[in-house]
Amino acid sequence: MTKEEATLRKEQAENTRQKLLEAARTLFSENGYNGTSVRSISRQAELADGLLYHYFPGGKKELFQTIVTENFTKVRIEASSGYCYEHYRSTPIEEVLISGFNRFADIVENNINIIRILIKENDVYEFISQKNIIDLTEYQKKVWADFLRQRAENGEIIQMDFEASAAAIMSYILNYIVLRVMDIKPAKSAEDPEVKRIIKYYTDMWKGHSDK
Amino acid sequence: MTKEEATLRKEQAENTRQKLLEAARTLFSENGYNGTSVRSISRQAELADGLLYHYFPGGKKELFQTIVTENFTKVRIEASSGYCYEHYRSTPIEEVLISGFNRFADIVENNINIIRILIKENDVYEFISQKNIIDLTEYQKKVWADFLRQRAENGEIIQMDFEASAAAIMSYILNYIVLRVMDIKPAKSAEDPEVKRIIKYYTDMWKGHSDK
Amino acid sequence: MTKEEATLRKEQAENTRQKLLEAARTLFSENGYNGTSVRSISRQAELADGLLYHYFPGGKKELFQTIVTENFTKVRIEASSGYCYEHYRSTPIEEVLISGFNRFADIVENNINIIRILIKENDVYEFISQKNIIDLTEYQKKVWADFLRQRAENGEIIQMDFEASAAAIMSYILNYIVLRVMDIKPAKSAEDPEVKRIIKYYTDMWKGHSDK
Amino acid sequence: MTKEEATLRKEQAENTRQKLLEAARTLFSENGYNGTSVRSISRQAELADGLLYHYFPGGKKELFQTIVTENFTKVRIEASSGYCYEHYRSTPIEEVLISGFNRFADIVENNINIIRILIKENDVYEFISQKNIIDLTEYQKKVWADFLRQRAENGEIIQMDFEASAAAIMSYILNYIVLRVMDIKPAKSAEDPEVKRIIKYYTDMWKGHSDK
DNA sequence: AATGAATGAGATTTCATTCAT
DNA sequence: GATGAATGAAATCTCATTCAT
Repeated sequence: MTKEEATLRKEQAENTRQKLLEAARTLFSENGYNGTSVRSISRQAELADGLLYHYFPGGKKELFQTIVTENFTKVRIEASSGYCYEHYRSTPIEEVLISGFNRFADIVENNINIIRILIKENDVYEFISQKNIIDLTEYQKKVWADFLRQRAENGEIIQMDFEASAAAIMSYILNYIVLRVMDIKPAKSAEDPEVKRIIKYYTDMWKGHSDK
Repeated sequence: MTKEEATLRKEQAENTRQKLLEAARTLFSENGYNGTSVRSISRQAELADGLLYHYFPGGKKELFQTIVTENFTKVRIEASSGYCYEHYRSTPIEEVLISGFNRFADIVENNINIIRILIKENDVYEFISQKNIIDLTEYQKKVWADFLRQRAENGEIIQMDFEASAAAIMSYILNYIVLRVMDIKPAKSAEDPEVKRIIKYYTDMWKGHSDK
Repeated sequence: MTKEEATLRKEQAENTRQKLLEAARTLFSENGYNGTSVRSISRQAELADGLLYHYFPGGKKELFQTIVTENFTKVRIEASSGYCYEHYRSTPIEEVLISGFNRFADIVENNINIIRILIKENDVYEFISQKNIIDLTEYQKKVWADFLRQRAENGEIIQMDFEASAAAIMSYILNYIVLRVMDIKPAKSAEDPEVKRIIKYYTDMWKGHSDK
Repeated sequence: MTKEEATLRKEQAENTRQKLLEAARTLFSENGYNGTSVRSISRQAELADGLLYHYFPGGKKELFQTIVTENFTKVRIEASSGYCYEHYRSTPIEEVLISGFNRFADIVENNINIIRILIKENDVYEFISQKNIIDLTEYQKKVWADFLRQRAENGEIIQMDFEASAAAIMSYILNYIVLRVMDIKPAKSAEDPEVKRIIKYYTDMWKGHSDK
């Protein structure tokens, strides 16, 4: 076997593995872990039944674990990086909030399956600690608080309890996530009047427009 | 059979039915619908296997439906009644918020099982429409908005977007519910510094303390 | 349900359990533990597949364990009791040997399945210790040695190493058992010329007929 | 390909084949034919899964057959040759027995795996007839009987039923084999007091020490 | 010769449900 | 009303074997 052939085979194997992971992620998200049979995963991935155990010797559970840990890491990286408020120094606060919300909404839509799993499945805690999840939100809160503090120093908004403000923003975002996960509300962007209204509500307050 | 015997029987039957409902509610909440076997329910209720089908001829599904509909109605009633802001006309706004939060926290703790089921199980929508769930939160929002508007008329707080304020409050409460459901945070009361801080944050803003 | 009905049901249940045990014992003996599928057991017992797990929640393994422990106990009791050389004080030694061999041969034929399992399956040692098996043969040796010593005191045979004599007898019996288990030799009784010849060989020696 | 390369290849091929045979023999002996998976053999031999079918196109069964027939032949040759009582004409009978037992014990230890397979697996009879096994022991009996007859002619021991004597010796040896196979007794040599005692018991009798 | 991905039949086990008692 | 034995479909998982590379 030549070196290239070996590489090709490895690629195909990785491809098959990904097919299984993707099929499983979709089905776990739709029907839950216990509501998803391994046969349905194999059928969805258009693969033979036994192959799952070739790639995931621990079976359904290992497949689940792999999905949870790999995707959680991915979400954490997406959520924690690629954003620097420094780049937006001259942008009005409203617009930063809008682009921030849109960024979150995009991450949610791109990862809705794993987020649904994280929220709905008890067993995820066997693989990622609750602390990991808390840290993720606390980090976001801190970033928002720092941002607001900076703007207050610039005089754009008033002095206030920045941590509480950040918690308020995160509350709204988390709420949006949960309603998306429960399919109660459709995907929305910061263009939506409702979102705009909330952003305006907060920025008005922060600017001290007490006599709206 | 005498009349008393008949009454006794009926009581016993109702008792058995409740045992099943309670066992099932606990287990569905802990392990999900698909993660809960009919046998485990019978075991938990300390009843014979077949008895479930006597009380719920439709089997596991009917048992689930009964739990969902009966308990959702209960939660809806608890959440929508027994509270009238009129009684608190002379109470400072902070205290109303505190007692309002405590009331919600109590409802959550008393009904955590069914709330967890409502959030985590897709199948509940076969029995209660999403509209029912939305209405529940929209109603609460409206009550809060009305309350704030009233206080603004009294001059206690400034004029503002009351619906947005109510949405902010509800965001915080829903967030608390989700974190409870996910067992990420322990039960908390309005006595907690964190809750007090948030309440102070909002009321300060609403009072126009723009120079905090 | 009346008391009698309850008894009847219990009897039927016990009957079903025995059907499973018997079918499994036969099949384990014929094809080994790993060569016997649970489906084949259910089919042999003419019962539904799932029923095995009603009676033996631990599945195939528990069924095997039950067979091993219950039948080993039975064999041990059969082998260790019901025989008292005192009753044969006036019987010639040859005849005692003959009846002794026949008694063993009967026990072997009646329990050939479990004996085959004990010899062929490694896993039996998870359930009965090797010491139990050794004790069984050592006890038999002791009984034979005591018997021979008694006969020597009566002058029927000469003084000798009675333990070695007993070991020689047990060797012959164990050999017979192994050849039966391996289906190399058919069942035989002490009436067989070969057996008679061996018995005569030993008794002649023990009587000091050194000039045969 | 040069001639040397071809030779090297052949050697490697033979080496790989032997790895498979050895791994399989060990595993079949430990876990039985049905308890040994083809994968576990490949793992143990540190070879790729499919390779087994290159060397043994008939798969697991052919591998088993090869092990059984090749090794049985080896055992038969070892047991039947390399020993000539003529060489020991002047050796006391006790010492001949001792060296004879040791020789058997060595053969047993060197071939314990295949002996265990022969005794425990029914399927061996598809490849070697029971007659082959019987012949092996009958031949040994005959050798022992001839040896004893010779010694009787020399006057070292008395006249007796030499076939029965030989059967007694073989009984003891077969017993030892079975207890080894069942891992009930550790390997032992003729130096062990127990073995010496038995040998003394028989030789004493054969010498007509009737008044021991 | 060698690799290990792929296959699908079959093994063990679980489970909701039925029903005779 | 109550019991738990019985059923069989379906779920999870194992395994010998094939085959493209």
